[in-house]
Amino acid sequence: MSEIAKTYTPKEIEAKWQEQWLENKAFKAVVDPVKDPFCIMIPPPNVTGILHIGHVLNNTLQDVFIRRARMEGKSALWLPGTDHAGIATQTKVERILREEEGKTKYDLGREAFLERVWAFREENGGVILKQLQKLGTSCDWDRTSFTLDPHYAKAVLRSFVTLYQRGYIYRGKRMVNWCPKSQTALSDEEVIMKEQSGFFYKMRYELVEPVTDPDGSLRTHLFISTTRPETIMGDTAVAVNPKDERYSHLIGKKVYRPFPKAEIPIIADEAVDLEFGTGCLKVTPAHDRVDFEIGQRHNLPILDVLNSDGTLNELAGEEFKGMDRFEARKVAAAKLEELGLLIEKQPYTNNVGFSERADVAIEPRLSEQWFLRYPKVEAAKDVVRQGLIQFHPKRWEKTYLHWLENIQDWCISRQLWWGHRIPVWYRKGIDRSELDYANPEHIHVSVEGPADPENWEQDEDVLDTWASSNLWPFANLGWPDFSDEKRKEFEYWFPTSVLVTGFDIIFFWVARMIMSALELVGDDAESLTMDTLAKRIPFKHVYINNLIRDELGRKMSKSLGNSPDPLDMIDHYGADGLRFGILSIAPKGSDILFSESRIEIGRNFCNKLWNACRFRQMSGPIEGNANLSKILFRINPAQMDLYDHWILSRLAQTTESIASGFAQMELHGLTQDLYSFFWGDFCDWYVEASKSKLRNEELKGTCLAIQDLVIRQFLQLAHPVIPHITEELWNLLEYKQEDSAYIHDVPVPSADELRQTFQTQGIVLDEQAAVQADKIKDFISRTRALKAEYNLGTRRDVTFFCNASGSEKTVLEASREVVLRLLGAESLEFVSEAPEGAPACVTALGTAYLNLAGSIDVEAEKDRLNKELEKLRKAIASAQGKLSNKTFTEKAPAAVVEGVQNQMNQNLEKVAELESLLKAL
RNA sequence: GGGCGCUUAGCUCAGUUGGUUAGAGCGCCUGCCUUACAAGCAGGAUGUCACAGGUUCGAGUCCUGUAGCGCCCA
Repeated sequence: MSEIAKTYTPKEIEAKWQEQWLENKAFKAVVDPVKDPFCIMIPPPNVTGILHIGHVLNNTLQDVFIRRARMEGKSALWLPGTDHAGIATQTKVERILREEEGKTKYDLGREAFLERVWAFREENGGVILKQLQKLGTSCDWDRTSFTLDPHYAKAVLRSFVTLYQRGYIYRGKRMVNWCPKSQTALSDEEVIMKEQSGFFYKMRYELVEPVTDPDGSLRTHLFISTTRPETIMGDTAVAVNPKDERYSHLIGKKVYRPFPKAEIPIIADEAVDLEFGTGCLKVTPAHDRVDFEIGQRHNLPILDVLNSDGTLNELAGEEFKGMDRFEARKVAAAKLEELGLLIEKQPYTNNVGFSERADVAIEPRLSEQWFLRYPKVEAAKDVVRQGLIQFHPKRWEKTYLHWLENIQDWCISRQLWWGHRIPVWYRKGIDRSELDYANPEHIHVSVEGPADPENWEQDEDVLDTWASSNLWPFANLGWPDFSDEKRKEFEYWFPTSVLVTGFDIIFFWVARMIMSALELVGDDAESLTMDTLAKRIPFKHVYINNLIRDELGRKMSKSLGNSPDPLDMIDHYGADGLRFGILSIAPKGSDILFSESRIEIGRNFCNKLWNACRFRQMSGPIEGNANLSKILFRINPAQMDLYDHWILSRLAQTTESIASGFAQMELHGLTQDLYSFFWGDFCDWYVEASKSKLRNEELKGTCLAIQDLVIRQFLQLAHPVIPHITEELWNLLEYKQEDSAYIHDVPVPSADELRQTFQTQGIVLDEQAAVQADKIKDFISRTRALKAEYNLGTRRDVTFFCNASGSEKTVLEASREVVLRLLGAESLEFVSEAPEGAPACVTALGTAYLNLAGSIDVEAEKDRLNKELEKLRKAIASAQGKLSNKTFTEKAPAAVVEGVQNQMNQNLEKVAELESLLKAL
């Protein structure tokens, strides 16, 4: 037996176990028909990303689920992997290229550039997974997946081809979100709205021919407001609302666009908001979604004045050509002023779409792209409505369903190089604008590519990263080309058990995985029965974890510098401490306001656990711990006292509470259950109460066996949260069984199993004894408080008198030694008369008096007693109110009425006692 | 504009289907290095459960409205 060190040093312990787990492939998942399957697919982090605090929470939760599942006897697979993260990774490599070599990707060309990205990935790709290992995550690392792995890439192409063949994918020219920095289209979900302060410019557009207004005055111009004067050059009309009486006589007339000067029509369109600005809208079909639609309705010309990089082109006029859009905004405004057309410039705040990855304002841009009409939308709603897939907390189902109600086609092509290149080939020699998409002579779509590649050109674009990651749950289990072995695994672990992720990607990822799984897993079918759907869903539960913000409620971000490095935190608190800490502050509902000090609870708890086990080791030899029955065999039921019954019944309750938390997928109570049981019940009361028994050679064996039993069960319950320290203590206290390598190989007994096993050893939990133990706790707490009140908290030589009689006296007598020790008294004497002038407290086991005759502070004592009285009288008044109410006694359940009555009687007794104490003063 | 939430101790949060005197951690105050643990021990103070109605014998909990805050979508 090696000695438990005085200081708990997580660093060494954690490194040691992580190494062993890895080396021995401790988390290798195997198909085992005897066991229930349990499977989690990791939400793949960016391949070149680094670990942040959000990952810590997300992966701790997954690890807790997966480790618990193993200890519930399931065959658990946690499959790790990374995502190629198209834009993010490509942008990163481009930046390095620019900074280090002053080159662009075009200087290198597509192939050479991609080689660079692969090289970058080789060098940096494993980092985040290595970091995850430092957290103690129990993934099956041999199955590590990457979205550009050959098998995975094939799955992605197959999915494209299948969806194309089934008519869900089409080519279209549409307004898309254009990122001028990355120079690619983005989906709506990749655009985040940000509040921007800018200006609202009010300007004058001259009428080509003045008109007479209804009031008889001559009108020469219109006032128009805009936040984007740099798009004036793309205006092809001015629109007013047809219901707007101010302008109805102008419809059909013309105004001059100020520059480049041109006549444009005044049109009427419902889309114009009468209330907004002047009620006149300049229409720039090429640069605004609403304007584009207006343009379509009125056959307006589309004048695209922007280049793909966000600079203006020659259509904007010579003076603007090549100018950046934001510079052009200023110049255009200045020019308006010069021309005497600028009326007003007001500060203005509006929402502008930003590229999520590149963080620049996006441009609505007309562009030809590939779009996906989502398949199985209705089925995707049904599987959630019918409970085949459950969200936790449940309210996120509403968010999910709401999005599906308002779903728009998805732009899936990206003008990037890093990613899955779209498996579409165009016949050489045919102009792209002349292509007939229905003609196989013009266009070829397949996984393998055309048989005569020399006659074809492949589409230059790649797929949106999410269009590949939405296959994650089934592509990682062998879809679409199953080997025999993969087929077996797929049938065993699919649908996966739970997906743990953030609410911010319910649209990006969760919904898309559900739709694609329903469409692609299995044969094509228009409608599916619930039974079939149940086999196609990608996961049964979606556990939504919270977003982590800083103490001030701000998002964690690099630029704010408010994002702590998890590896530093592991250094300071240990991985177990960090895991416990972060779980304990993860609330049920909203975001987490993170501060490092809140993690301390985890480290402190581990330290407490460590020291309690150390104390156990110091208390006596460790022998016969190698399994539950051996421990039970060491217990002599006849020697069990109140505390033994109490702690074992608390152990069973805690076991039950934790199990039900897992069953309901509610983990917010988990750390609290662990904490309050081990620290509050076991350490503070049971171990303290044991100390006197441990001196008694006769009683010691049973007492230590019960400690061993409690610690063993506790280590198993806590292991999913704090795996390293529990594994270490499991070994140090010699709980390791011969037939198992690790603590996680030994199933954790349920509360019922515990009770049954107890019974086979003749141990029947006495709940009455547990109640008595609670009364003794009350007696000790109150007498301690009384001592502290008189500044005797640290004295251990005081004498107490107590008026207990009958069964109360018996209980105290039986526990005398423990009571004296715990309250720090030299003696406890039973009296029938109240000692004169002694301060007293009323406890669950009679009134206790502190032997302090003569030195009592009468006023302070009165205050104290009165305060207690006040509280009790209030409770009594409320109880009396209830009991005198006939409808209450008639309608409320008998147990409730009885409870109120009992409580009141007890309180009345206490009041009488307190009153007589006061009188005696 | 549409939707989803939140409001409980100084701070961060629990509070299961309505039921006995509303809890925890941190922070604060007092006293302790009591031979497992100062990352600790003992004790203490602090709440009109946002506000107003309603349902009910009974509301922190259910319903309606109001106010404030947050998020998502347009």
